[in-house]
Amino acid sequence: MKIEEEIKVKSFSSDWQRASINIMYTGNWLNLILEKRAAKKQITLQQFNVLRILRGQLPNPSTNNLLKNRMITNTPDISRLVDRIVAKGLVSRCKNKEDKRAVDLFITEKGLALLEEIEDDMMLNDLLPQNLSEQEAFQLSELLDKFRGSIPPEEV
Amino acid sequence: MKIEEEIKVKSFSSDWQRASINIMYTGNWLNLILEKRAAKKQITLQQFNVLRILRGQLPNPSTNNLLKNRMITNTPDISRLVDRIVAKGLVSRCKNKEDKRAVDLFITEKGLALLEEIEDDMMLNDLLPQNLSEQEAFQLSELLDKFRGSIPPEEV
DNA sequence: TACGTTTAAATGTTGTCACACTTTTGTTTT
DNA sequence: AAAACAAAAGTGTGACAACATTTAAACGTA
Repeated sequence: MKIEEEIKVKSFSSDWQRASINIMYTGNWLNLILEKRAAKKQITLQQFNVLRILRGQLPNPSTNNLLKNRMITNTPDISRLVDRIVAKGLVSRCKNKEDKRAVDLFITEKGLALLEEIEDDMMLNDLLPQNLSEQEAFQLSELLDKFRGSIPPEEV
Repeated sequence: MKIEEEIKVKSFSSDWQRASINIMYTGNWLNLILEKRAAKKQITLQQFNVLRILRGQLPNPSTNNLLKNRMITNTPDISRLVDRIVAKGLVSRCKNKEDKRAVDLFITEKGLALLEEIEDDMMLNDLLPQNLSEQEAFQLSELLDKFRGSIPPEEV
């Protein structure tokens, strides 16, 4: 379904406008689906993303700071986000020996098991290949990289 | 800058994965920029979007419901969102004569003036054409439409 | 060494979001 | 016309987000 129909707009002032709106709309569309799938296991999408990052770092620990740099969406409140997954027993937290300011984070067995269970569903492999060829997906990603250009988001 | 560098990922499990992550990342990137620009005039991006929709409906009124259907991002709490712009004097609200359930919304003179002031900045005309040709922007939008396919987000 | 600066994380506060539920009005069915 | 249903908006609540500030540790440098 075209973006014009989705949000009932007759026309856009330019193709750049159309693309911008479409990126935000589609990002939100993706978010809705993924939040819904994550909710089946009583976690949020952000919590899922944190778990994936933690697993990706194994056997090394991660820190709040590392998480911040790798999150897809900006998360200034990473401390309390981690609080919540620690409370669920999916992550363990202990002080770093070398840098006493930092905190080492590890995904627990429980966290790993949950990832295993949910991951297939979160990949959207049941959806995406229906709509887009892998070639087109590649091209889409290239265009998005180009869309952002080289401007760091803080400076705009 | 490639998405791999932005979030420090070595590789993705597929091009669909890469594209999905990139859409969310770029959506967030856009959001950050637009929120920042809207904040210069003490409004949020959602409030700006509401004002644009209201103006687009002129000379007709809008309703909460109409807004909900046209917002780029899901907004279940549209009532209170409108409360806030009404409180700022940017929108006026009065009961619909025909359907007593509905509420008619109009953008005020103050709202129109604010749109005028801020709109150029919000278009990102200073940014986007540097990075992407209009042709590419067109293509990007087409790919995003295709990415979502025909599945309504509630059913996924 | 001592000082100022930077960095990592935590916290306090305020506002907003998400979800479910309620109220009121309109529409449909029998 | 009455009952059942659907739709529009509003509300109560708890979780979460954003922003600024704070605390503690590390670093850099004179």
